[in-house]
Amino acid sequence: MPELIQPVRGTQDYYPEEMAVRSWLYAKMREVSEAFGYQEYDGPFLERFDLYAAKSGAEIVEKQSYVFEDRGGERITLRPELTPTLARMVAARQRQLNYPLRWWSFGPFWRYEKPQKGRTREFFQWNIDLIGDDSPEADAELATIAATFLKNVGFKPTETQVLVNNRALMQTELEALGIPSALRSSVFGLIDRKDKLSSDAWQKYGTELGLDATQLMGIEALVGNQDLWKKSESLQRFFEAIAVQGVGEYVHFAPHIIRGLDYYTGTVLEAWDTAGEFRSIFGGGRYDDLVNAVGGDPVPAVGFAVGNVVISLLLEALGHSPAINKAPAPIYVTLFDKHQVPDSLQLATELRAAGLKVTSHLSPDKLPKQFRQADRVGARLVLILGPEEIQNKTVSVKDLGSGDQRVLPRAEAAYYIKHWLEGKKPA
RNA sequence: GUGGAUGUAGCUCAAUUGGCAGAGCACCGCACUGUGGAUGCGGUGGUUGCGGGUUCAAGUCCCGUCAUCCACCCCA
Repeated sequence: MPELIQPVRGTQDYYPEEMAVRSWLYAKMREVSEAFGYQEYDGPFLERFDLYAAKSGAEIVEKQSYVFEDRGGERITLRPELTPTLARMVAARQRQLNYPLRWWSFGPFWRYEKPQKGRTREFFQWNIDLIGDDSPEADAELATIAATFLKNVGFKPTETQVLVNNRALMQTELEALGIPSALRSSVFGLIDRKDKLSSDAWQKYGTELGLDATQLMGIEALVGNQDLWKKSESLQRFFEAIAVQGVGEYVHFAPHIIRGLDYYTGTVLEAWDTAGEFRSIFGGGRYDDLVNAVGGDPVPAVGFAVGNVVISLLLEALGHSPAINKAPAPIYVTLFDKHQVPDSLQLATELRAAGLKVTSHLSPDKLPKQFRQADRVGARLVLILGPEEIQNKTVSVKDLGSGDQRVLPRAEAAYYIKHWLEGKKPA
């Protein structure tokens, strides 16, 4: 036997059980997106390297992207995120589009990282964006969508939360502390690490950035101030809109949320499991300068992205995994012996023509084996077409759940079986 | 990219100071030639991740390599 070829590191095989979860998530994403009037779109999986240069986080572009040269000598990148593509698409048709745009997408992305729990090199993301509206209500709509999604997949407010902050507010506060704007990006990094570093290490890091003790104390006070949002008119309106839309339990202000990507300009949001045992479930925010950065006129935009990996792990850990539909077909047609092949296939065909989902057993195995197979694939009704039934123009039907068995006239079998599946047993 | 842990049957795991590679589950068969799940009995299944070294003898010790996991980094 030849050696088994290993899958590419960091990729995931989706066996039917895993695929069922992915499809279920996709369906939930579609449901929530459409409930808020968003349209599905997609971009190419390959983009020019230049699209990401200086627009995404430096780490993502320089270290984590799959970059290669194609046969024509172009530097091509497997997309590590969707937002630059979205900005490019908007910029390309800027005058033809009706704003605000409400767009969503679900597809694969690639990042060359060290695989760990909740982090793969190939993963799927739901992206949803509202483009052309700079109001706090637009930010709140995205946060509401995020909260609705968490709710719809089964998470309770005690299990997962959407945490929100505003970079503009933080920037104003940092300026009030006398922190120069040149340090803004690195100070955001410092805030991001507040929970991750020990107090001493954090102080030391801050000092190295050039901050004095008063400024560090000021930042600490900021990050600990749960009422800070009240200073921002934008966040006041944001939380008002959140409350009205009934998702206040899920959405909370969190001054330490700042996000790593450079292109965020205002509201930023992340979702976490409240126990803090997993990576962030999703992240996003307002990026008003990005369309301009890829060559379009300035357009305000806000959006977020959800990866499929962490949320799948979390669903499983909290017992919210969807019941997977093992049986694509509730009807199982056995094959009595090789002489009945044409009759059995015809029976299955008739039932399918009547709109039923039917699996045909194709090899003349012993009936016990066929029943076991039917049971394993999760069929509800097993049909037997043997010499007796053919003689009498009937078909025997057994309900695997209850054990009931009836003999039905062949001509009306589809009619009775439909009713049987709906819970009404034939007399 | 840095540091650490672990790789034994399809799965979960055993195997004393180096001394015949095992169990449960799963799978297959029989009891039961027109009826699944339950029970009993039997059976298949392994180059111990891969490569090298030490040794009379390696799953066990040493080196390398690959993979997985964990903590950093970053992030979905």
